[in-house]
Amino acid sequence: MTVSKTATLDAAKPPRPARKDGADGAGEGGGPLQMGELAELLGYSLKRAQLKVFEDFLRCVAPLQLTPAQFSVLLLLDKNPGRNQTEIANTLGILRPNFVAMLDGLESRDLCARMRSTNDRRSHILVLTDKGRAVLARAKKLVATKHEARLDELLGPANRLALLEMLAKIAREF
Amino acid sequence: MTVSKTATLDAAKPPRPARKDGADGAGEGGGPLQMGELAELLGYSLKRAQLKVFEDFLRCVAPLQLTPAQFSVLLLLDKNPGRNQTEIANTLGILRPNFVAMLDGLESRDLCARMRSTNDRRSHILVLTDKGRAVLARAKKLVATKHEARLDELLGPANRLALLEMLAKIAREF
DNA sequence: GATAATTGTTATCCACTATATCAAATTCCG
DNA sequence: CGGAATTTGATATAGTGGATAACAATTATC
Repeated sequence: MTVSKTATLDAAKPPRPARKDGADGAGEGGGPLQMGELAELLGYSLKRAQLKVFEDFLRCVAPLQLTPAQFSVLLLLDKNPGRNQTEIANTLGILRPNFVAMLDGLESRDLCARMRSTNDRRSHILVLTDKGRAVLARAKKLVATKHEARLDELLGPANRLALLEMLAKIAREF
Repeated sequence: MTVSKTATLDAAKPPRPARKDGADGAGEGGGPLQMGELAELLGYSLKRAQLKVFEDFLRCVAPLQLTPAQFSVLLLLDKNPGRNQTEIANTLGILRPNFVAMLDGLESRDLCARMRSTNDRRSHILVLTDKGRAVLARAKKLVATKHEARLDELLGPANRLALLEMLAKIAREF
């Protein structure tokens, strides 16, 4: 059913440049579409902006192979030593079942470790490894000098701070 | 293996109130965790705020059973009649394959319809049905009077506008 | 008229999210 | 003390969103 008929031939065929129409992204009806009330919908711009920011984060921190979620875990572990999985996961809004695989990934890369607590032998105390601290330090530098710096450049420091505070307020009180 | 042993008994057991410790969400180490640099990470607050806003959107528009994505499609169809699937999907950042099932859902609820174009018999011209227009009108009212109004109340109209413009700028230029 | 591109579609695949359930360990409370 | 309930980490599983490859029908290109 999934017989690759063209796949073996595609490499031998240099595709054509583009289409005749020089205008990009437009159909028969005319130019770009009207966004209408979408432009005033906060949630819409919020979502599009979030995707862009995460995309840039991944680019900037690509040499360390860290996702935003992984970076946030390393940050929390560094600032909150001696906590268990439930506490870290809850703080980040990650469900405990989903946090297991995430920790497996970080632990398999020797960025953090689970240690059985002596007080409560159910829980795992999470700690950063030396490598984890080193990676975190490098990641922080990349984020600050490339990622956040680019946002500063786009918005200006004052606006960036105002934006941050409003977003934090929404996340906290909405 | 997945024999439900406790499920049949759970209903008969009224669970206890809570735990002994009155302080909520804290572990052995102390109170709430330190957020550290996370508080200054724009992407982090952006993501948390986006989740909150979408959550509230779903609540406000729940009687109409519309997701933010579905609402955005209805809005675009209303403002841009005579466009095909590729144009609508591209404008919303939805990949064409994923847009098919989405349209199936809207069409099965008689909110929109696909019409074969006479010019190009490959493409489907998308149109809102009467019911689709009615639902959209009610949705717009709910969004304005409940959802956006609540954001206005939290931030103030001026701040809300400033926030919107910064997010739009990020989505556009970042 | 042959070749390439476009449109809608299907089939997958991956990441993320959500719920139910479990065993081990701990707490609660009579 | 001792049984019932809770907590913790874990597994399985399902749902959703996003992404790529491939395909048939149609249209554009040269």
